[in-house]
Amino acid sequence: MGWESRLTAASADIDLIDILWRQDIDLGAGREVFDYSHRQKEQDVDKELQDGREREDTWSGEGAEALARDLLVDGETGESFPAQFPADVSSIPEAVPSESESPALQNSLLSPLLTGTESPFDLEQQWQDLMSIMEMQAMEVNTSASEILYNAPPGDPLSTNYSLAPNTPINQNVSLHQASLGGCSQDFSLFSPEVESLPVASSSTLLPLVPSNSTSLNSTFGSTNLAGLFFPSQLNGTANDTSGPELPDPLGGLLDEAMLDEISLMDLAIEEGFNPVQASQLEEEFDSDSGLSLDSSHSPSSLSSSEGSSSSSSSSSSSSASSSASSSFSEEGAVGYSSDSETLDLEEAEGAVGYQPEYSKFCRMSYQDPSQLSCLPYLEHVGHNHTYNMAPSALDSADLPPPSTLKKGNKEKQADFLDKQMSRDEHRARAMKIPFTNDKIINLPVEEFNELLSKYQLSEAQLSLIRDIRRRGKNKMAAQNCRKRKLDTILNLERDVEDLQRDKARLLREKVEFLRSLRQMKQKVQSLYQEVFGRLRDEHGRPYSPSQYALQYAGDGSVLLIPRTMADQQARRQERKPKDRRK
DNA sequence: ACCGGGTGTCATAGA
DNA sequence: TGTCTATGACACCCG
Repeated sequence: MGWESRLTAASADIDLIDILWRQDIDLGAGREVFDYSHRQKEQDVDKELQDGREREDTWSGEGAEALARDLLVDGETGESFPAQFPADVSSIPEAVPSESESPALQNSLLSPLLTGTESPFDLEQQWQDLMSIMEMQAMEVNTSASEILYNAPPGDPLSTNYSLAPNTPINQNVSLHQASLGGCSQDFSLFSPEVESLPVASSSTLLPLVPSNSTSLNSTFGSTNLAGLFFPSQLNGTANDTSGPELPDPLGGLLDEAMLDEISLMDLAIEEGFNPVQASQLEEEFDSDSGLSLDSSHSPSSLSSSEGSSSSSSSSSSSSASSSASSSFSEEGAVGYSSDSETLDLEEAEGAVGYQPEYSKFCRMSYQDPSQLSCLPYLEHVGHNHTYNMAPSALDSADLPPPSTLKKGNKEKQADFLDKQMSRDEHRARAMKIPFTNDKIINLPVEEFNELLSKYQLSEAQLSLIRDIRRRGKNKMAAQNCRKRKLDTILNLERDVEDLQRDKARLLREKVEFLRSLRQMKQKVQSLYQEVFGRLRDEHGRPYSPSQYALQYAGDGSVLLIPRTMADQQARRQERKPKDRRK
């Protein structure tokens, strides 16, 4: 519904309007342009003018003056954009513990090792905790080893926590405190000299399975290198007997699959640009590991759920050559935009989104300055001609000046040119003999505007036109700003998507790193477990059967030898807890 | 002839 | 209440 058919016919200056209308007919404008209240006649007028009125198509731009004015007005063209690249991975090293751990983790709390749902980070921390606990307990042994060995206090958690084994073959509460280290003490200097020096006869007493101190630990293994610590060169024969391949892995819970149940390497395939083959290879690498099994069953679901939003719709094929990665990044709802160099770079760098804004979206021109359009070759077509109401005569005279016009003087040519540059409202204002510029009409503050109006004796039609010009002019700029904002919003959202995708890819990379270190740690823990277990001896000097006993890690960091049935029960209990929490 | 994008304009809501 | 601004909707133009 245009303004042409909207207005009622009630105006005072009929004559003036008619005159101006006739003038404007030459310009292609209907009567309504002169009086808002007369626009209802537009339909009739249109019928009358149908034959003669043509759309002018040569308004290649607004008035030069207006252009210059607009150029000054718009200060937003140089807007800033959010940073293209998110914080580098190196910027968050604290959150990414590697194998060479930060010292801050060394003294973190110890939690039971046999918990089922630790995050990789927790596991790493637990390992550090284990080491620190060993050192702490070693110091404790140095001072009160004899007390612990011979006079376990009634409240000792180590002796009470696991006193529920009445049927144990060994005679009392089975813990490592009660286990004899027997003949393994010579070459197993992990433990304190005091412990080593204990006679075998004391095997029935509590025996903390802890190193004497960090010094001895370090001296034993030569360095603090964890790899060296957890890959002892060789176990003695006895130890090998009991820690053979058939030894059950009580640390299975340590690396419980639940710990990894949210890990899907297919995420990587999607986010990192890994192709599916690479992803499956990596997944196999983890799955084939001795205990670290990625729950591959989660991969499909992960694909269909969490990743589906960002990868399922790859119909909008990216122009990038980054193959599956880029196509996986293609976002629905962001299709249909042609390639642009700016996004292309991003895309190549990160396998980024397929959403490529059209060139026009990168047009940072001032919406108040259409002249800038002509400065940008690729925006030439934007400079539309919207002089719908210009009369064909005006058009003709502008576009194809008759021979007589060519003979006009420069002044006339200039006048024609300026005439062409004038907007519709400017033509109307001129026709109505408005005594000030449209620029003033539109941009003056209200007070000054009213002041200006009061200075002149203006007819009702003139005042109406002036108000319309002001309203249209302001709304025109508002519409331009609105469209600009809309494009900016789209661009910002697009960049946000790219940033989030980069973040996601980075987090997945870190996840893989965690998995790698987790696997290594599990191997180390397993080796250590087997070594320790293999060196344990009962009161008769015989190794414990791995099918009947297992090492249990207490909450306070101590290590206990308990019957396997009890260990299994506890393991089940540990598994249940997280599930209950989820409910 | 049709389509997509740009632009001007109007109506309207909200500040 | 009047003014200004933002925005959806529409019409028109252009390529």
